[in-house]
Amino acid sequence: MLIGEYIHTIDEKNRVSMPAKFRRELGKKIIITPGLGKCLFIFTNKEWEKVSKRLSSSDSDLSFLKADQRNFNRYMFGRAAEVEIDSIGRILIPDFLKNRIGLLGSVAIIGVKDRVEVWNDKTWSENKLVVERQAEELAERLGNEKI
Amino acid sequence: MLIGEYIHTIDEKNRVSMPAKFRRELGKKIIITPGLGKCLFIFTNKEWEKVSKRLSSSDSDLSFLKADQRNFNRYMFGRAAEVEIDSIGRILIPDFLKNRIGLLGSVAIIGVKDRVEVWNDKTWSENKLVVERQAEELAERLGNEKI
DNA sequence: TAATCAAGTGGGAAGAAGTGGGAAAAGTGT
DNA sequence: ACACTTTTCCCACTTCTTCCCACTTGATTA
Repeated sequence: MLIGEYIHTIDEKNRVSMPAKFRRELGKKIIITPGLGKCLFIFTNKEWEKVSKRLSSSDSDLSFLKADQRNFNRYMFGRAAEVEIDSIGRILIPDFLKNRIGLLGSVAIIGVKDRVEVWNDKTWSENKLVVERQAEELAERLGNEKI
Repeated sequence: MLIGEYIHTIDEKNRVSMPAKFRRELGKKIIITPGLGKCLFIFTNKEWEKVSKRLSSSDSDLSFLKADQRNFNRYMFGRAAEVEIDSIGRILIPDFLKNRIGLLGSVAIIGVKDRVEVWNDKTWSENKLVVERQAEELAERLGNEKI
């Protein structure tokens, strides 16, 4: 399971090292796509197959209009890239993905169960503040269960 | 069952030793997450699976399509860490968790049935005072509701 | 009361992880 | 074909982590 938060740097060559703890699970080749929200998604090959299958299946229970689905698929597939993790655990972020969320300097790498997200460090901490407030409210409503 | 209160120290290397009485039940690998309030929760792997399953209930392959779900998963998994208990019973608190509740010096380690909580010593005793004062009142209310 | 043991604490050293940069290889355009 | 840029691969440095050993304290027992 991919969990936890790591702060790394993106260098002038657009390289970011994956947290060592993620490497085994990620494998050698990964899929990196624009995410939802101001981040990038990284999937394992296996996970990506699941995701893409469900996204493109015509009988999916997703309440998309056809045109919406086409556009969404353009977004997810058209801008996805397969990248290799190099011998010392780094990946290369394609320019068009990097520019999309303005990656520079410190980046936050977040494990979210079965995907990894890449954020601008600053954007991530801002987002975190908002989400934490929401989530605590939600948890409160759920009856103060364990989180 | 995990019960009792222990005061230990977090050293410069962010290590905290688990009370010997907890070690058997905790096992070798544990999950540590921010809790509700100013503390951290520690779960056994088993307990964590229960908790995470329950809270991320509709975990379809495409849970990331919904903004709420996305944020909640970030909240659940992005701030959790899997850590090992070392050969002499200590765990390593990741920086992002340590900083979140400002752990330093004396920490209180509390067994709460099937999870363990980690508090700043000071915060814990303050919290205790408040709770003790309210305890009678609380018991009264809980008794009325559930029995 | 000294010896013994278990639990908690501290610190040094080897190894791993993250970062930066240079050289080889592959493209690109003239 | 050549000069030039971009990408890829590899090596080196630094910092952090992890592993191991040793000290301290307090409880237990001969």
